[in-house]
Amino acid sequence: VPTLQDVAKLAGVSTATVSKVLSNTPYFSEATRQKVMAAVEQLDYRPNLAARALSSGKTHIIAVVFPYIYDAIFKDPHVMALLEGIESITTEHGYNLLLSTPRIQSGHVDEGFHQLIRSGYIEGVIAIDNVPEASIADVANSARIPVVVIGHHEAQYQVYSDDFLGGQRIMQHMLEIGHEHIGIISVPENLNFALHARWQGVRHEAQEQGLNPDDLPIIHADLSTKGGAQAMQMLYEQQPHITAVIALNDRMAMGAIQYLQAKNIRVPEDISVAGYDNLAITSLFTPTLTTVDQQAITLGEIATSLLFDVLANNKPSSVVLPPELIVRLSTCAPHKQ
Amino acid sequence: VPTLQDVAKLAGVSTATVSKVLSNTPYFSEATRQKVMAAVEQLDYRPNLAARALSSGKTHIIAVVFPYIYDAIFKDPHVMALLEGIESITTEHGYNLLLSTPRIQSGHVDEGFHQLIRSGYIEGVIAIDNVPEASIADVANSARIPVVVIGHHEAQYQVYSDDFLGGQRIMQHMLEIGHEHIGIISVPENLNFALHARWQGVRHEAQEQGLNPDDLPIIHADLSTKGGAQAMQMLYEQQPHITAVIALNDRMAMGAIQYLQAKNIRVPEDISVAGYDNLAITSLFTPTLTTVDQQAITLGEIATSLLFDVLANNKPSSVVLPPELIVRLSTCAPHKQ
DNA sequence: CTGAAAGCGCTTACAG
DNA sequence: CTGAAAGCGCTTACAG
Repeated sequence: VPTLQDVAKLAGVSTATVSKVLSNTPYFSEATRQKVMAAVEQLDYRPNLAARALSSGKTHIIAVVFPYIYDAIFKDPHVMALLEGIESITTEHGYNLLLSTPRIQSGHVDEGFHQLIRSGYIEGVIAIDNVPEASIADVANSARIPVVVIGHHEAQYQVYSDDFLGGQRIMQHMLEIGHEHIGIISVPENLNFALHARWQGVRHEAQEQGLNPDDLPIIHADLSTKGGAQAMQMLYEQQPHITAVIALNDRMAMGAIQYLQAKNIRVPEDISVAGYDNLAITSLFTPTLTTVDQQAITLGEIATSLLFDVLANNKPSSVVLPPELIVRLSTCAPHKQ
Repeated sequence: VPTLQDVAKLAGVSTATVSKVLSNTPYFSEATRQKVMAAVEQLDYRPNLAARALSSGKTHIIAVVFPYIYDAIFKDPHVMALLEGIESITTEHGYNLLLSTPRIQSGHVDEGFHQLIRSGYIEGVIAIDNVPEASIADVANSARIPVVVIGHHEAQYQVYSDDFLGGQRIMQHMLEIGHEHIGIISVPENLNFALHARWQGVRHEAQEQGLNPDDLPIIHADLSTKGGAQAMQMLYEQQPHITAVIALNDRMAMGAIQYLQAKNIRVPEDISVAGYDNLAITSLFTPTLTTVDQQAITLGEIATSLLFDVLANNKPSSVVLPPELIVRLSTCAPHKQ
């Protein structure tokens, strides 16, 4: 593998000159530039980024960090949509993407992640930070590495969808079409800021409409489809009179519907079910799912653009995106009995 | 950020000694080891991997490479399942994962990828190589970086599922339950080795059963759900008498079913549809999908284990995994008319 | 407009 | 069992 030295030798100039020509420093004679470029071409030279990183601090690597709680992130299409947005902007800037999914145990981010963040490899971090238990951003900050948070964990630079508003919207929809007995499927308190905000939005809307939010039955699951099915079973056994269910993510909603259908309870005729996220599959699902779109790809893109802004020594503003209610076929007015 | 030097100074030894203690070289007095470790502890020292990479060549970074053809990889649950397997083994070894999705144009892998592979960052590569047009493995080989291929592109070390056999199995299933008019949804020839192998398996089985494989109607789509729906429309318009469809991946199969259902054509009563991949969603889909499981997570795990074997200077054998037919509710015997 | 030299933070023969 | 010194491939003031 050819090095800068080889190029310098072949071009008959110093390594300093080659380095500067390659980094587009101005004020070079056209002749020198040509010689250097010809040598680069001839040797098929490509810079050693590890060496460049060591001397300049510019590594050209961005880390995307998804804390691993109890739900394999690769099974979550919402996370993949964020990743799609992040990848596209990163590639656009000619940067590389390092994927890190640190385990979090009793409030601590695992040692491997600390190593990575101090490794000298990482120029900036995109942290999916919705876990109250531990903050990825804090680890990055302590190593003085620029970080943009996607989620509700407070940080200097952050991007998120207004989950509180989304919660209001979906509750509003259920109330508007006439439901009075609405069950909720969520995750345990303090597990995820985004779902907690949705839940607060649901409660707020209930109160606005003159209901007591504390009367809303709620069952905790684990974000997964299977968890949604189990939660639906408990909810139905405890509250057989409910006519609607709001699951705070789509996967739990689909699990809930699957359970109901297996019990020959019709959705939406007997029980309406809504989700949250607007995953691509929700429009293929039977029935198509009423949900809330939070523009995951855009979220990823904006966060990444913000990070590059920060790397360019700007101080961009944080961004909050408005969610959008998507009404499909899994919700309808309750039967009058 | 503390460096090796700081540790050496604090411990009162040379940097060479610190380096060797940290890399577990044997033959050190317990006293020295203790002093060094105490200093490491006290300074909260973590090695700079970029520097280590430069001097030792060990970067602790594995690149996972998914060529980007016309289908966003993050939308493909099969790819995510591979990634899940790859991530778990990589993390187990204390390595980091760099994600690269090079664009391929007219037979050439994009320049960014060449840069990356020569960057000095990459210790080994897992290449999802099913694209005849261009080989990721070739780029890695030319830079003398160890590579394991997941897919059918020929390479020294490779792992794949026996797609030919899978194609046979699914065709065998359709024939066994009595179908005589079977349509195929695939992708254009020379786009994907895996789908091509499945198609060859389907043809082989047809021939075995005394049919002329050239009589099988086939429509080309683009791997996506939407593409599957469009292909189904064309197939149905051209061949209204078909009673079964084999789509060569699950997403196209789900799109096909969605189209049929929208046209009030019942699946499987009017037309049976089978897919390939056994994505997690296929068991939530209505009807649940008959498909072929290719153990994507395991494929990812095995490939990564193989790569670590190669990095340890072993010469492991390539692996072919057997596919498994999964019969669910989207296929049944044709109606007698 | 160009180059000599130091330095980024490690590892690795080589000596002792 | 331990250390001095060279070197990995770049960039960056500093001089000229």
